[in-house]
Amino acid sequence: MRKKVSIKDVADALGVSKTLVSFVLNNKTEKHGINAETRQRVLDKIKEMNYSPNQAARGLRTGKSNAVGLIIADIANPFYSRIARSIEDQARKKGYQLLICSSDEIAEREIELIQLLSDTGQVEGIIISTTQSDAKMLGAIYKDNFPIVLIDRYFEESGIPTVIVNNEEGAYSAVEKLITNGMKRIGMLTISPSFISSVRDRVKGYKKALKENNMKFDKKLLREIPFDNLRDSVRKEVMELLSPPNKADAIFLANNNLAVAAIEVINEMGLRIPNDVALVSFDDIELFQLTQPGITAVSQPIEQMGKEAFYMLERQINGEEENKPGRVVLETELKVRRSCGSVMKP
Amino acid sequence: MRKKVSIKDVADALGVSKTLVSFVLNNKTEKHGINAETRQRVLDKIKEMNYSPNQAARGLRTGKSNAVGLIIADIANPFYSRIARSIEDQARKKGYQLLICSSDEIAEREIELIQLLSDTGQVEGIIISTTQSDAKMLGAIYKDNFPIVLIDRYFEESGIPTVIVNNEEGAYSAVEKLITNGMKRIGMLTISPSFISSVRDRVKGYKKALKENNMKFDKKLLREIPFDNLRDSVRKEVMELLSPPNKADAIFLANNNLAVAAIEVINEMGLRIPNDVALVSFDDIELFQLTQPGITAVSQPIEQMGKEAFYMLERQINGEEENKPGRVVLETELKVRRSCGSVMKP
DNA sequence: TTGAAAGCGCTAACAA
DNA sequence: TTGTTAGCGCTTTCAA
Repeated sequence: MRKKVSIKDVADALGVSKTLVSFVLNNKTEKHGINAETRQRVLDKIKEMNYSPNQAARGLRTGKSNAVGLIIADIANPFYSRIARSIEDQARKKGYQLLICSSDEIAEREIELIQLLSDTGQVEGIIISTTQSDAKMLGAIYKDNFPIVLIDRYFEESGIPTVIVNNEEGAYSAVEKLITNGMKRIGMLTISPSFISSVRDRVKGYKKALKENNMKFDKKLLREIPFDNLRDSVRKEVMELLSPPNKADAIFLANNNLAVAAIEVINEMGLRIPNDVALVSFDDIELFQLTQPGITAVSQPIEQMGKEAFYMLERQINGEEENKPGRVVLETELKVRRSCGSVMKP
Repeated sequence: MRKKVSIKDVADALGVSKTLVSFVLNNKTEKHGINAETRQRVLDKIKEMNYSPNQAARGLRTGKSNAVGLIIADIANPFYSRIARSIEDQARKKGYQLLICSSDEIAEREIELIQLLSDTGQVEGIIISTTQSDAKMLGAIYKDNFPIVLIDRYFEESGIPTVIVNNEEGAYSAVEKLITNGMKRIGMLTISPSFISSVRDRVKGYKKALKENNMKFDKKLLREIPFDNLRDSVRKEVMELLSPPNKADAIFLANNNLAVAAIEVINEMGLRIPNDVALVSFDDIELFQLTQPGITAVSQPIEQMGKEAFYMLERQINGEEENKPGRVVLETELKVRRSCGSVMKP
């Protein structure tokens, strides 16, 4: 194998002790009153010998891995990959590595991943968009003082620090837009499992918008799509929604995956958006500004979510508990494009 | 902090030695002729005490981190996030963690990342879509026996194991399609820095297609877009390409980023695809089947690229050098959609 | 102002 | 068939 210069090699080459080199390495020279000149000699030698400290050894000794974990459904999903990028930037800035793991929304796999990361000491904390149905597991780990931050999805009473957006409000604004634009039968595609808080809140917002506009909620217009058979299921449900007796004139999609699949079906059916069916989706992915017509979508402040989440995690790692971060709720923004029809519609 | 049960705790609880527990942990019981019954007792206790081995300690002792690195331009780019997902799956299957780092195509940052990962022993090998202009740096590391696999981009003479697609052929087929469909003035948007092999080969394919169809190469029709100012630059160049005196009737885009930006401009200009301008892009992202019209694109076998790359890395890590993998070139597939016009065009 | 030495948790050679 | 022990590379207490 390759390079193997250790702290001892540097110390020997210099005729000093490992301690001294270590002090220099960790900026502890001031504290110990080391000569600036000595310090420089060490620094030079380190560079000359191209030494860098072994992470495993350092981690073993200090109990810190300088890494944090991110567990999401799928790194190939643009929503999560953008979240990941944002967290990666924050983490690197603070000298942390990021370990990204995809759970595919499988609860047991997620548990395995959490244990893999936490029990082995591979990471000092985890940011997770969880697919657990309740707070039991994560709550226990958190109580046990392992740093955790929930992102995108939360549990009501867990006390685990959380970053989410105002999903209900976002959904509400989306559906209200459709109503304003004259839509009368607004369907919604949501995703199961239905205990996922973000999705649940989007359904709430949908219902609230209907109610406040004196439109009665027709449960035949609300369809739940299983995560693991998304495409086929969307095809079936969209077709049903658009045909008699349902005859929806608009559909609100609970996330980008659903929207992508729905657009596909609608295209295939030869229907026009928004004339035959108006569309609004949650998650504003790049695609939505490029389709013709553009897709109206609820945009989430992804950058900021990642930033807040990492900050919350960092506080826990550093034991700054007094100033407890609690739950951060960020606002969404409705990006209006042509897919939602227009007020001019007859 | 939390849980701290070590191998010693398990051994003490059982009244056996750490060695025994370690053997069980590492499936070395057979080799040492440990009683099946003893083995089971240890296993039970491990589960009971909820013990899992500390990675840092294990890593320090064995010199293996059980992690590999992936360095790409940007994890938020769908092409790379899909590659990452594919590699993640392979890695996990083999018990490896994946550390993903984004370089933003900045050569110096890439070097820092490589050193960060390799010098500190954080990873046992690196898969990289490099932005280096030459093989110097990576070649040296590889020669030094640090496992490296190049993905998507290669160096001619470096000898570093590589997974790429046949970019020239892919580009050739794309441009030829445009020619078959009657396009006369085919522009191309490519990306700088131009030493990136994949992009360079796509330009080659473009030129080859023109040549073989007796169309002369007009260098005014080939535009180079800087990575760091992509959007504005694409706007400018597309506009120029489509206006007199260039009057391109088709554009070949060297990657998905360029295509996305180009479509945006074309939409804004109020032009229709393919009537006013036909389009073909490299990289088949989901978006391209959803736009109206769909965008014809050169599809890369992303799954397979990830698989091959990890396999190559694994062989190096395991020191299986004799059976040297060399360079794997995978074939692309042209996904024909409406954006490239049709043979029926006058 | 610097150094000696212990020990983090684990594996593996060697002993028994 | 199981145990003793050394030591991976580092940080840090204590001593000088």
